[in-house]
Amino acid sequence: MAEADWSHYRALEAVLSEGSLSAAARALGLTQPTVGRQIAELERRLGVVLFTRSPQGLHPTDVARDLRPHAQAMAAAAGALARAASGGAGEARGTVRITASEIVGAEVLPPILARLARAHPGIVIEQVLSNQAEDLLRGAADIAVRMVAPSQEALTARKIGVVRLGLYAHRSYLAHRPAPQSLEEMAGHAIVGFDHETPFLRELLRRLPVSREQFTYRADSDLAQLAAIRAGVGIGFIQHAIARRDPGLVELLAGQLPFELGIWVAMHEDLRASRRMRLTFDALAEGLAGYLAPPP
Amino acid sequence: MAEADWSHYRALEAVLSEGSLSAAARALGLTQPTVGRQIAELERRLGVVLFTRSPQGLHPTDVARDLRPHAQAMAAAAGALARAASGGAGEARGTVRITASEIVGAEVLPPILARLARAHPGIVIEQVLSNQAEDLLRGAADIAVRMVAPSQEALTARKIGVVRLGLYAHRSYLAHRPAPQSLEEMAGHAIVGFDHETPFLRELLRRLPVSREQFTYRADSDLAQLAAIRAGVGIGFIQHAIARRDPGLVELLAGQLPFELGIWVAMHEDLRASRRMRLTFDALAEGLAGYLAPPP
DNA sequence: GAGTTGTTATACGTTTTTGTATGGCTGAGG
DNA sequence: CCTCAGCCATACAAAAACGTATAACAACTC
Repeated sequence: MAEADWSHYRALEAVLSEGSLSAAARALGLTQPTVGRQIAELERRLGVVLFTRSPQGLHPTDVARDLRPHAQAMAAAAGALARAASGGAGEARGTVRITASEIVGAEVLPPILARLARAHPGIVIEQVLSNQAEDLLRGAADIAVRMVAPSQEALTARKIGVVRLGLYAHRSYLAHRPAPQSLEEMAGHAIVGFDHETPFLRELLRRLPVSREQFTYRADSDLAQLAAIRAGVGIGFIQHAIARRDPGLVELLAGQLPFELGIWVAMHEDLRASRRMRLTFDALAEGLAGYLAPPP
Repeated sequence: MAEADWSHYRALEAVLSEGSLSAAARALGLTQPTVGRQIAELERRLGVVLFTRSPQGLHPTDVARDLRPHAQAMAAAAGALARAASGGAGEARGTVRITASEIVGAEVLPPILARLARAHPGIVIEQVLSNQAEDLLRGAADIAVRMVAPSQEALTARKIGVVRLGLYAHRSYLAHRPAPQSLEEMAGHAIVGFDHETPFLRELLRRLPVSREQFTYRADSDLAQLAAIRAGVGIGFIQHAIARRDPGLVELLAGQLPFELGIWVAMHEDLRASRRMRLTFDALAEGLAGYLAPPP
C-alpha cells in the first residue's frame, strides 16, 4: 500500500468539511485546480473513489465518510502541534485552546480570561464553544471546562465545585401568565429547553412534571435559550450567578427544585510541562472558584 | 501563525523516530537533502529550533520533544485512515491492525488468525505486540485484545472470560532445587519476573511472600520470560492453557494460588460499519472463547 | 429568460520541490 | 594510524506541483 502524502489527507479533510473543492481551496489558501489534483492523486494512491463530482459540489462516497474521523484526528493533532510550538515550554507565551459550554464560555469565562490576558499578554487564547466533550485526547483543545466528570485517563482534572441552577422567567412573561407556585402548576407553562436529548435533559424530565410537548422553544444553542428566557419566551433553567445579573429575571419555585452540576477543569497531562498551559489552567480554576463562591 | 505543510510534520515524526535525517529519509522513501530541507522549512514556519545538528545525527531540542506526541498522533491517524481505505466497508477485504500482549499475540492468536485468513483471504492482519493499552482511540490499532477492562468511551468492548494462571517451573530447574510445597517455601527460589512496575506485578507482590531481589531474571518482554521459565531459569506465572502444551513444565503449589485475569476484545465503535473489522472482531471473540474453554 | 454566482475540468507557463552528485566531518574498528 | 561507515551541507539539473486563465455546466435571482 503506497503511503499517501499527508498533504493530500489535509486536502481530503478540507473538502469533507467545506463541501467543495473551491471552498476547500479557499480554506487552505490554495487554488481549486490544486485541491482537485490532490484529491485525484489521493484516490489513485488509495485505489478508492472518494467523491462523485457534480456541478454543485462534490458528494462524498461511503468510503470518504469512513475516512473522515481519521482525517479530523490528523487535523486536530496538527493544530495541537502548532499550538505546542507557538511558545517555548518555559515562557508565558503562545496559544492555548480552551473548550467550554456555550454558557460558560460566553457568560463566565470572559472576565477570567481578561485578567489572564492582563497578567500575561503573551498568551493567546482560542475558545471553542461546544457541548461535546470528546476532544481533549485528540488534541482539538488543550484545556476543557466541563460539567461532567472527565472520565478519560491521561487527563489532569480538577473539580472546582458545583454550580446551582434555578428555574427563571422574565417579568414580561409573568405579566401574561401567573407565576407557578408549585411543581404541579408547571404543567401548563411554556418551557424553553433543548432540542436534542442530553443527560441533563433526561434528568430534568425525570424530576419535573412536564412533557416534551411543552418545550415551546427549542434550540441546541444554550445561549439562544438564555436569550429566549430573557426575552420572555418562557420558563427555563439558568445558573443562579448568571440570572442574578439581570434584574428582570424572577426565580420560580425557589428552593423547591434544587439542581446542581459539578464543574471541572481538565487538560492533557503532557501539557503540564508548558508554562502557559499551567498558567491558564490555574487561572481558570481560580477564576471559576471565585465565580462559584456566593456573593457577600 | 502560518499553518505548515502536513508533509513537514511527517518528516518531523520520522526524524524524531529514526534519529537522523538519513534514516528518516530511508524510512520515508525520500532522500536526505529533501528531509533536511523540510525540517529547515518547518523550523522557519514554526519559528522554533527543532534540532541541534551534529555529525552523528540530529539532537532534538526540548520543543521538538514536546511536539513528538502530536506528530505521533498524526502518524497514527494517517495509518488508520489508510487502513480504513484499504477495503470497501461492505467487503471482507483490507487491512486490520490488532494489538495484544506479547504472550497472547504469539501463543494464542496465531491459530485463530489462521482460521480467519482461511475463511477470508482478502483480510490482511497487522499485529502490534505491546503491553501498553493507550492507543485504540488514537488509531494506532483497530482492535485490541486486553487483560484490563477498556475504560474509554466510544469503544465497543466484549468481555470474553477469564484466563487462569499458575506458577510453573521446568523439570530442569526442579532437578537442582526441590519444588516448593507451600507459599512460605517460595522464599528462597529464583523467580522470573517483570522489569518494570505493572499493576499485575503489584498485585503479585501483594499476594506472594517474595521480594523484588528474588527476581533473578527480569525482562520487559513476556515472551522472553516464558522462554526463560521453559529453559529452567526459575519459577514464574504462565497461563495454564499455554503451560499444558509443554510437558516439561510442572505446576507448583497447584490450587494454592488462584490467579486469574479478565480478557476483553475492544474496538472503536466507528469501525463496526466495516465488514472486515466486524469479522475480525467476531473471530477473535469466538477464538478466544474457545481458548478459554477447558479441554475435555 | 438573461444575468449572477456557484461549481468542476482542462491547458499552459512558472515556480517550487525533489533527486543526484558531491564534499567535509566525526567516531568506531582493525 | 588509517580506513570505513555513518552523518550533514551544498550545488545543480530534472521532475513534480502550483497558479492563472478559461471553458462548461447548474441553480438561483430578478
